[in-house]
This record gives sequence, structure tokens and C-alpha cells, in this order.
Amino acid sequence: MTDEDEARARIVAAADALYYARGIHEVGMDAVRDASGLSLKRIYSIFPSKVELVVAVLSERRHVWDRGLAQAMATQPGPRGQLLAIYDFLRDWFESEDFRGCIFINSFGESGPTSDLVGVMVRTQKADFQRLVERLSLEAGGTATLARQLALLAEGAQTSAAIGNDPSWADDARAAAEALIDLALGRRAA
Amino acid sequence: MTDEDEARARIVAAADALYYARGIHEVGMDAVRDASGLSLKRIYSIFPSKVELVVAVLSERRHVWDRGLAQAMATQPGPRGQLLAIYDFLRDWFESEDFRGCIFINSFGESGPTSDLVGVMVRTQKADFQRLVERLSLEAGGTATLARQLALLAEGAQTSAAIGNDPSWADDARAAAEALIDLALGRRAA
DNA sequence: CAATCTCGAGAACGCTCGTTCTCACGAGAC
DNA sequence: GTCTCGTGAGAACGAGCGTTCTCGAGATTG
Repeated sequence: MTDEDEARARIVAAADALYYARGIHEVGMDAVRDASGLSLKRIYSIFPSKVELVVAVLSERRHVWDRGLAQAMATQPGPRGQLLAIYDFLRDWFESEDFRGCIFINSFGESGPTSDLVGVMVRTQKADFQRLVERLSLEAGGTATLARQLALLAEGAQTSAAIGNDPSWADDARAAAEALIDLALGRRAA
Repeated sequence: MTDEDEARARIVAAADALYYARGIHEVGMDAVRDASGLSLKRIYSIFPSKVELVVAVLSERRHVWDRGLAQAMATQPGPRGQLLAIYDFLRDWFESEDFRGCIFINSFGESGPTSDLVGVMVRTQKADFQRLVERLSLEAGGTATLARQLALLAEGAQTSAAIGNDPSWADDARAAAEALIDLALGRRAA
């Protein structure tokens, strides 16, 4: 078990880096084999097909995203600070060497409207994020509409930062979010 | 000439619909041939390779976008109204039957970070849009920062509407934009 | 009519890629 | 030592796709 788990982790890590950097359809199983150092036979014994590997990669990204977001928010005591921590988290991420946008948005662009597994995972990830923002907004005394506005800023920052290769979009998103929050909460909140 | 121009238009229209609906790499030249009704020979006589066809499709999208945006803004007398007209334009677009997001964002996700023609066109389109918003913002008495915030809302609305299949994100973006504009302009402006 | 040219339809070619198969090698069982 | 089994390396297979080639029908010219 531990042996298979480690192989699994190696494969997912290798595939994740390649898919994120080059796009999913640009990366063949041969590249995953070379990067992971495992044989095709072993890869296929763990992931019966490429789509299962893709799903595993996206799932892992979700966990990393959720963990990172939770960590960033944990540094803030109240919901207002936690909402703003989202944009600080984005800023850190945008500044990482290999940042290339949100892999969910990217794969959505890749796979067309085919209502397949990837589409479901992308929608789920975005919906869950929106729910998180909505919860924090309500806790802070804001509305669901405020939450949607804040989510828009986060989404826009991700694509703009990726396309323009400019991490400072996170700062603009944060400033706009702060203004909208204060406006919705009557200009003074914790 | 006219004959070739018409063939060219037919090919671009067919390719545009297919690329937008299914993603560029999912659509082969055979599909373009079937949809356009022209032979492969004729297609290749006009577009020497697929990438030239892709570039033509993206260029055409740019023109459609620019025209549509200009029309929407033309209905408004002042820069504030013109800024908000952007989101009305987005709303109309989101409600169209076959809306599937911004083809530039989608192709960016498809083609990886390969600094090729597609990447350049995507960056150019976004940069030009940001410049337009900045010009309007300054005309309205706002700042470049306000312009960036408004651009973020527009970008976020496009991806959120596409992924969630929900046109009402345009309304949220518009409301947020109005709040940010009024805040930046001292809560009362034309 | 004969010769030539144009162009569409579809086959063909070469390449990539997902997936499977072959084969040989090394480890354990007796 | 020998047999068997699992496994890795790489070949092989089949499909899809970008691109080119072949062939034949119809138009044009003399």
C-alpha cells in the first residue's frame, strides 16, 4: 500500500507540473513516465486511463488550494480580515515562479463544453469557493451579492495575472474588495 | 478576389463556431471542411496552415468584440455611462445561446505558455481592453487604479458566467463597478 | 473534337498519442 | 539449480489529425 501510495504521489506530482505548465492535452503519457521515473505499465496499473490521472491531478490541486486558503485565512481573526486574506493568498501565489493561472479555468478552456468529468470538477471548485466567500460575507454582516462581487474580483485577478504575467492584479482586487466591503458594511467593520 | 473573400469568410465563420464550441485543438480541418462546404484544397490555398486559420478566427473575434463594445458605449453620452455599458454589453453576450466564455481566455488555457501567436493575440486583446477602460476612467475623473478594478470585474464576469453558465454575473459586476466608480468620483457623477 | 487546365472528393502519408503487448531479467520457492 | 512470477523498458498497435497527393470530371480554348 505505502509503496503504491508513493508511486501514486510521484505520478500525480509529475503530471501536475507538466499539465499546469503545458496544458493537459499537450502532455502525453510518455512525458509523465519520463518525469515520474516510473514505467508506463506501473502508471496504468494505478491510473487505468489518462482521464483518471487528470482527475487525480485536479483533486490534488483542489486540496492544495483549500489548504493554502485556509492557512491564509487562519492568520486573521474576523471574517472581514479573512475575506481580504483571500487576495493576499492570491498575491503570494501569483508571485510564484511557475504561476500560469488557475488550472481549473485553463482546463475548462481546453476541454470544451463537453459535460465530462473535468467540467464537473471545475464547476464544483468554483461553486465551493463562492460558497466560502458567501459564508464569510454573511458572517461579516454583508450580503450574498457582496460575496459574488468579491468572488468576481478573485476570478478576474487570476486570469488577468496569468495572461498579463502581472501579480499586482491581486493588489487591485484587494483594494476593490476592501472598498466594496466597507461600503456594504457602512464604512467601519472589524 | 471577391470570390476568395467570400470563401475566406465562410471558412472563418465555420471555424469560429467550431473552435468556440469545442475548443481549437478538438476541431480538425476535416470538420472545418464539412462545416464550410469547401474542399481542403481550397481551404489550404487560402490559409497555408491551421495556425493561420486560428489567427484569422481570433482576429475576427476581436473585431466583433470591438464593434459590439463600441456600439454599446455609443448609447451613452458620458464616460461613466460608457463604463457601465461594458457590463450591459457583457450581459447581452452572456445571454446568447451559444455563450461559452471568452475565446481568448479559453485559447490561452489551451495553448500553454508557449509564447506563440495565440499568446500574443490574447495578451494584446486584454491589454487593449484595459487601455480602453483606463481612458474612460480618466475621462470620468477616475484613476488608473479604478480602471484596473473595473477591468477585473469584467474579466471575472466572463469566466464565472462561462463556467457557472449564469449570465447574472454581469449584473454583479455592474453593481460593483457602479459602487467603485461612485466611490472614486465622490459619490455623484454623470 | 482534342488538348489543357481547374478544382473538388477523397485517399494517402507521416506524426503524435493513448493504450497494450512482448520479452527478458531478477527475485523468491522448492 | 530450476521454475515461476512480477516488473520494467521499449516496441507495437490503432486512432486522430495536419497536410499533401491522386484521380477524374467538367470547363475552356483552338
